[in-house]
Amino acid sequence: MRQTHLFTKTRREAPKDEVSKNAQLLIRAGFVHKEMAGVYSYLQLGKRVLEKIEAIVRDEMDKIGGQEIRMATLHPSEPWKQTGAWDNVDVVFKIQSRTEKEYTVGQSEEEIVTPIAKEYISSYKDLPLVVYQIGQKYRDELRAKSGIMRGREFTMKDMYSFHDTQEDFDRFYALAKDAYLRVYDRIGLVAKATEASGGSFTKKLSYEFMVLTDAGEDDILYCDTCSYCVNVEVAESKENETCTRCNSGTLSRAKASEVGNIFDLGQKYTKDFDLTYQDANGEKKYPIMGCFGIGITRLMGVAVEKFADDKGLVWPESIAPFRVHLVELSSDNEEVKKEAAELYRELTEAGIEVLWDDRDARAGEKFADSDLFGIPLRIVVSEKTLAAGKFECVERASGHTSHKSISELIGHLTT
RNA sequence: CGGGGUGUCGUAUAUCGGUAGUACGCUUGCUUUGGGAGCAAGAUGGCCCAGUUCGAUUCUGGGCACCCCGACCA
Repeated sequence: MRQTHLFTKTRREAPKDEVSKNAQLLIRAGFVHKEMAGVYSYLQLGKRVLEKIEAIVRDEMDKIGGQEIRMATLHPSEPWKQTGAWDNVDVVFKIQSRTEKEYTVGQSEEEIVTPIAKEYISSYKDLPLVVYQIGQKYRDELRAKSGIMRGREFTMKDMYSFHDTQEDFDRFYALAKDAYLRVYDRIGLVAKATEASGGSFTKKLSYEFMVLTDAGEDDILYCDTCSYCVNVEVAESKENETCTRCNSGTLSRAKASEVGNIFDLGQKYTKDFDLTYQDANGEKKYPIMGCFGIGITRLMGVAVEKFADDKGLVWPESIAPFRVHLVELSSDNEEVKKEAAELYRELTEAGIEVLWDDRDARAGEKFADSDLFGIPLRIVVSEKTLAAGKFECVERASGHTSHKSISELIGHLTT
């Protein structure tokens, strides 16, 4: 994409009322636009990042047997009243129509998915069933904060599973946990599977996936030796104590951001909606349900918080809006322009996503913007590189600079 | 929801009870061109509603919005 065609511009300063690093940088770089407290629009660059994250999540969920669907976001109030959430969950938005009919907007979708599943599940042969969606969620938070990391509207992947036995649930739960860890790993984040409370409808523990960052809202204890990690809200141990799992490591306390969670919902919802199946003996039973969430927009925020530096955003390659930022310093030099156009064409034909800074602007401004965008590889085309016969390549994250010919570049980027 | 703070061109800021200024951005022209250029000419602003006052962006009250701390958070 040509940068002269790119919708949005960078700005030198962040709005003074944005304090969080993610909001400041994403707004300065033109990735997002704030609509109101806790609600952001995602512009071209931001949307590209979200789509990259979604693609990774989709891939991993499909691999463990998830089927993607898209549920309504405007919900009737009845199922929410049926489960008690209408009166007991205070983050549920309540909307009234002009005829005084009541609705809500989805903040989680058990109330929608369970009645849907009820229409199609009648036999143990229909189980297990795993469906998921990626979509907008709405929560009536009293206080939105931390930029895109805790909003009233956000994007979440929510997956729901239905099982005939606890064993089958446990089997899938373990699969899902591994899939989750792969998602974070592919984004370059280290997430700890953290024991936490199961929420208001179950006494069982759940796993929250926590990325260590001071921008997070949760406090966790983690072992420096094994993988044990626990949310302090349910922890029975304390900081500096010996880990109770491996009996050798020491527990440390840290701030973390929750980027996913997986719950055993038991039969809460299948009973609420009287969803039953017949087992092999013809007996009616309630399936066991699981709920598995990943915060897509929050993951984007956490990636900003973890990787950005004093010059701007830094995206891991797997979720970067573009792979290459092609910066031409043409100074009205037609040869340079031609060379940049040719390189753009070749890279694009090789399947590499390129943002081409074809603006008539000075080098300083172009480099500053390039740093701010955080695209992994910058390739400079100028009179200098033309004379040298090789392009200047700078890795955004490391600052490592090299000089490559077109064929070397394409070889490097396509292997 | 409790407490605190802030509302001035698109953004960041200054000043002032009496013509609202600066920087960046934007428009036009010329020059410049490897780390946010220079000159010249432009366009764009007082959150809303009351009150006080000859006169309010400024003072007072109310509202709204946003931010921070806390509480809350399937």
